[in-house]
Amino acid sequence: MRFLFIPYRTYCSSTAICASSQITLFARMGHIETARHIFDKLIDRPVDSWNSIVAAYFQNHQPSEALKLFDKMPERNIVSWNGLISGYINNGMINEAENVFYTMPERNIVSWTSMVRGYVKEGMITEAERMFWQMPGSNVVSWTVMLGGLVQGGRVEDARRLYEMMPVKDIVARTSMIGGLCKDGRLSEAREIFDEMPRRNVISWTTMITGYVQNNRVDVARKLFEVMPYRNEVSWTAMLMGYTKCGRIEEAWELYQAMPMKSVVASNAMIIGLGQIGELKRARMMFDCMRERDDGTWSAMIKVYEKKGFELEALDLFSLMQRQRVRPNFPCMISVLSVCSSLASLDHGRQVHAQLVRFQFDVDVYVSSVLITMYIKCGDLAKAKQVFNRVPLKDVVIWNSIITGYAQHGLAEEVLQVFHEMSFSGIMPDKVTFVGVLTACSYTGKIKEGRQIFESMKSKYLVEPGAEHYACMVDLLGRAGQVNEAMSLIETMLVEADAIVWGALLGACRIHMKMDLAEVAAKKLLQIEPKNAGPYILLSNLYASQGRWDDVAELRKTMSERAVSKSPGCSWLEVGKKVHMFTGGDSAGHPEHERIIRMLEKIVGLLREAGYFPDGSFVLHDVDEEEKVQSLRYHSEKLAVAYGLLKVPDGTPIRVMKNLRVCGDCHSAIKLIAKVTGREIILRDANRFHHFKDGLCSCRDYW
DNA sequence: ATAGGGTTAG
Repeated sequence: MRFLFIPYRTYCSSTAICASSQITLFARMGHIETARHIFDKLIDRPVDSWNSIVAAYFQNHQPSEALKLFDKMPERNIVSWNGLISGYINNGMINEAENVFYTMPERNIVSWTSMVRGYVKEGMITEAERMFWQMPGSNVVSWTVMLGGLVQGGRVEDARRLYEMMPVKDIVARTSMIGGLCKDGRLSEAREIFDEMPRRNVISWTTMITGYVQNNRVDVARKLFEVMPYRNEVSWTAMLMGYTKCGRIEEAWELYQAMPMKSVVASNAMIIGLGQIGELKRARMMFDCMRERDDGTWSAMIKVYEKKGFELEALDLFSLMQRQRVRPNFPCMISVLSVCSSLASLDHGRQVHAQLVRFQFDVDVYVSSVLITMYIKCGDLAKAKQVFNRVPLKDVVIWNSIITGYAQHGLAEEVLQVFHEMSFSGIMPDKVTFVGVLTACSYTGKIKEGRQIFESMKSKYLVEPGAEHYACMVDLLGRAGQVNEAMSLIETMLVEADAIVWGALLGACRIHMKMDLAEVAAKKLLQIEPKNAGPYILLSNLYASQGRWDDVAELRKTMSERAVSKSPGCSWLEVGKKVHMFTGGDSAGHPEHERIIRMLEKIVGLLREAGYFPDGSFVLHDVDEEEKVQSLRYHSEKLAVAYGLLKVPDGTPIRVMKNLRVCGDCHSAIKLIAKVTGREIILRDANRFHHFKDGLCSCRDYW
């Protein structure tokens, strides 16, 4: 700030050169006002100072202000015009740059090279090539820009050819080529260029190190890191990320401790690395200790919470972010949306959606598919369809999002209709599409359609059916009572049957009381997934129902030997942007515990009048014994529904989520609750959605 | 005063 006190009025034209560099300096620090102040105070304004101030505004991403000043310039040289081009390019305005290029009075090599660079930056490599070959002259820089473009466009072979043609190859060109070859896995070729380089700098060393890291040769990278003559922030960070990338977090941590200057990028990578190995506390500690954070820091921490299933923490951090007025970036939005999906937090989801629209992220295909999934998981199908309809160019992922979504809700007619629309629009369905379509068929008992589609997969769409498709078919046949046919289908499978296939068979046996096949399926499941409690409990209940108590005892013994434990059931719902969670069959932890219990008792009374009695006889469902003994009205889903009845305004559906499959008693109770209260209740369990209305459920009592 | 290479986040 001392610069402010320099008496500007004393500048003569020779010191005005000094003024230009000061303008540039302040602009680079982000002090555009100071830069402008210096400029305004100048008595004599040579063309250089005009060029500086225009560049300063471009650098601060104020192109319109820059243009205003450009228009006021008393005289312009070629540098002014080139500055305008590069200013536009750095602000992503390639069309404006193009316009200037074709209308400027004269062009030199810098103008041409800038244009090539501009096209490369926008990913328009063909345009860049056209421009490059039209250029009247060329030098190392222009060759190198073109080389970089080809590398960036993934055309490494073409880059290599261009590289060989180059009359002069300087350090930058060689480094660029090394990076390209490494990206393509051609390590030895890259290393050859590296070894032959007449001179090397930090960047060439770092590029080579990153190359080894990308190709999973961290230890070689480390050797290079040890012998390089000089290291900077970036080289330390690159090495550190080499370790985090392959999960060697403790080594990364050691390196981080040894870093002379800890960059934000390195800290962010460290947060992600710690998150990967489940060290959430340490990750958060890093986050809290950082003096300086960028948007990547926030998205890294939120992503860690999201990936590790700490949804509430993720949302907390997101709201902290907004309180501190940090603009959420793209990856951050995606993470928060996934959190909203798994929590089914419609209120938060809507908020993120609004921001996506505000920052114009919502036209992206990737974002749209995550958004669709989010609305589907929240049970808001209409909104999901709305987002779907707004996507201008629908790819297979977008179609799959909506198909899978409808399928999870058991809306077979809609699924089949969308499937036909998809085929009509010329998009080829893939594996995921067929899982969705077949699931829908099985949920609604459309045996004929399901069979037809399964057949057409191979013959018409050239998609080889995988285990997941067989699982759908087994489910489809099993539900219809054709359990033996389902078993024969499994026997004809070319791929190996996985847990999902056997699980589907077991589910069918449970409903249709097919003891012999149930035992086969359950035993297969125990082999594939020895830690999964579901099949043990099912099998044990099956034995019990036949009075085979020795087998029950034997099974319980293996269970405790293998340390199998059932994950505790929990349900949650969102009220007023807050997620309320109910676990362990008790609401004691909840501040409104008393009211919830009173509500439940009132409901149970009403249900009794309607002819309902708690039913503990769901032996064939995977409900644990202990859980059965407990008073059934305390199951977490009932608590959540009761809370919903208290808090969710009339006319709005009550949306409850559960981490396990819904229990049979709760299912029939909730059906009746929906009837006697006249409310619509949407329950998402581990498998699918249940829409309760007027005493009926959309799953038709089969789940 | 205008053009080029290396590190993070779905």
